[in-house]
Amino acid sequence: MSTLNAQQRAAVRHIDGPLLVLAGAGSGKTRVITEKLAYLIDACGYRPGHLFALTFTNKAAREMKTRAAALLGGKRPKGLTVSTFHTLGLDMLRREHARLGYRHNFSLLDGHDSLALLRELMRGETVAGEDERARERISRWKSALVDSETALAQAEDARALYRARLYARYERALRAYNAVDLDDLVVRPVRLLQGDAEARERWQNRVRHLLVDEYQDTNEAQYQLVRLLIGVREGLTAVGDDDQSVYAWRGAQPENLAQLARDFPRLEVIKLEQSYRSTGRILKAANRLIAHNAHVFEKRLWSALGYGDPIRVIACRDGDAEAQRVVAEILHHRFTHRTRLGEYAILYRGNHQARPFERVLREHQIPYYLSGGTSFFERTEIKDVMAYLRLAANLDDDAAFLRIANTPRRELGPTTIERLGAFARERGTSLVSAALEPDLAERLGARPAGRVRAFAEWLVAMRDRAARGEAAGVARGLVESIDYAGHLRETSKDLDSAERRMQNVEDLLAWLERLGRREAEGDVSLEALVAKVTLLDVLEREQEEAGEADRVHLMTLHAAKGLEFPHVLMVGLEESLLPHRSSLEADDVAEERRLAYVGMTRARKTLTLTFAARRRRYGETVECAPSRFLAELPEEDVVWEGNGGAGDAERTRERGRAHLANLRGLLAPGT
DNA sequence: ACGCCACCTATTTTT
DNA sequence: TAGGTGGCGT
Repeated sequence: MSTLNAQQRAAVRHIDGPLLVLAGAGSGKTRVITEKLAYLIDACGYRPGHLFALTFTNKAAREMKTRAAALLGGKRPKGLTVSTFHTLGLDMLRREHARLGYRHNFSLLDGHDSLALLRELMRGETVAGEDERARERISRWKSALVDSETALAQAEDARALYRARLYARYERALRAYNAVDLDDLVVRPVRLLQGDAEARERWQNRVRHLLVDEYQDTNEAQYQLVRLLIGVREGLTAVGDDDQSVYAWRGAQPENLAQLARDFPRLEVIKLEQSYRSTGRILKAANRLIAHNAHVFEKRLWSALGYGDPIRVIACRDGDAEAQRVVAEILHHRFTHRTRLGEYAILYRGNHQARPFERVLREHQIPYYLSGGTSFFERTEIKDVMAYLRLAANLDDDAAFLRIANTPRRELGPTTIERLGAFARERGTSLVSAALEPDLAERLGARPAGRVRAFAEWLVAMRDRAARGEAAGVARGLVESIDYAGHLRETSKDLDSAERRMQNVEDLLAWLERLGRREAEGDVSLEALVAKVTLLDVLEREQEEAGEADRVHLMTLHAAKGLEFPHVLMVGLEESLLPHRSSLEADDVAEERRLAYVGMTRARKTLTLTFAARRRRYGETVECAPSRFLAELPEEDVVWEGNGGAGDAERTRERGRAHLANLRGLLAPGT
């Protein structure tokens, strides 16, 4: 506590009323939350079981848990809840499933599962790309607490009407499967607390103080959950930064920050403006940039770390030259400063921008870490095994059944499944139940019916074994009895990839076993494990390992949020890339500016910004104008450079300056 | 059931 | 341009 600054200390000590902490980039917000947890327990006598801290990522939750435990003398405080919104929602759902009309063994569908379900519902009528957009729309409806009836009533055009109808069917299907999706993990608890006074009172009595991290990223449902949990006690510490709100496109409502002041008249606001991360110059430039956005709360970051190096802006001929230059810069800087590769990050707007950098890094045999690849749980083999486990936990999980009915092949082709589906709809049962109906053969024919029944009976046996046995062991037995390894050997191109994929399955099983052992305090049922794993991403472990490894980091600006690097290279600072074209069309670049702000404030010591004069896009070469954000930086702190070498570079630089002068004119006040 | 071809799309994606 | 996907033919 003694090492906290005055504002941090005030935020920690403010305990008897709602508090909003406006925490700038690198201002020690995680410290405030963890110190406050410790303070509430040690100095104020709160029972750990009455304290809740919510984050958005498992990684943040883990870090917070570890740091809080360290402050409390190393022992993990018993009963303290530090989790993501979704994990808390899952816990609530597990305890309260009956009141919400779910059976105890409900399934949890991740984003891919719900997309697959929607595709199933849309079968035949699918317009290219509509499935994905419909899923996003439905997800945003749900996270805004708009139910399907309301969506239907509000639909203004044919497309909205179509999606609203799909939404209604989707919700019905989830109910029929006894399944919830990721949005439900927040929405259902909200509905419970809204509609059930007894449950509300019980939860509000448990939640004496609630701390919320990255508050600017909460959506409507999450905000309502927060309100319902804290009740009239109003024990809330919300920590956030409106300038780092970059998820509005996903339903996050940065206005939730300002909304707090309206909903809680007693609200206290504390600003953390001292950055312990970046140099003064980087903060000055970032402040200057973000000043171009409208603000409800004024905030000015400062630093005691010295003024630091100038910010470099490098004009490049094209995308390839940009990649080569950036890599050359890293190599040169590392050589002259004796740094590690892990200290450098290349940040960009869109994932596709990583390509040229990957290529050049590979050419130079420089190890790099690329964020944003296929996650562990998106791999086919993992999805397959997970589907089996979900089915063993919940035989009514039709989505899981459809996925693996014929994987490995057991002669249950589309026709058979189609007929089984029609039969199940008619009977109003799940697919597995339908498969066990006595008169199945009349509908499917004797042979297919026999095969379907045999599989269903095998599933029932698995379910019974899972209910009896220890979950992780059951999982291993299951994988062996379907000879999944054999299936992989048959379907993979070469033995090498078959082995790699089987290793992934092995990793999953080992992970389950470890999870099963760790959950000493109770629920080791298969459905509990499966749900936990759905929320968990093993990729996060890979990411952490990558963080340890000495590699150049490549990631999107979004993925970089919350991280920091000694040396940051932001690339592609061009109109229509950053700010992105769609934001220009919508005439709303504020979020893009925040994105640039997030990128800049990741840097501790040096910041380099690059742009290309032309770029290949969709097969043709297009001219690019430097980003307006470059024109918004303090001129005296920025050093402009060309691509080096040829006279062409000088022209590029001149053109860049001309563009910027032009932009400055356009952006000047009063125009 | 698998493989190939033609066609479509192209921003970000904590859970 | 390139990658992913849906449809169709073998």
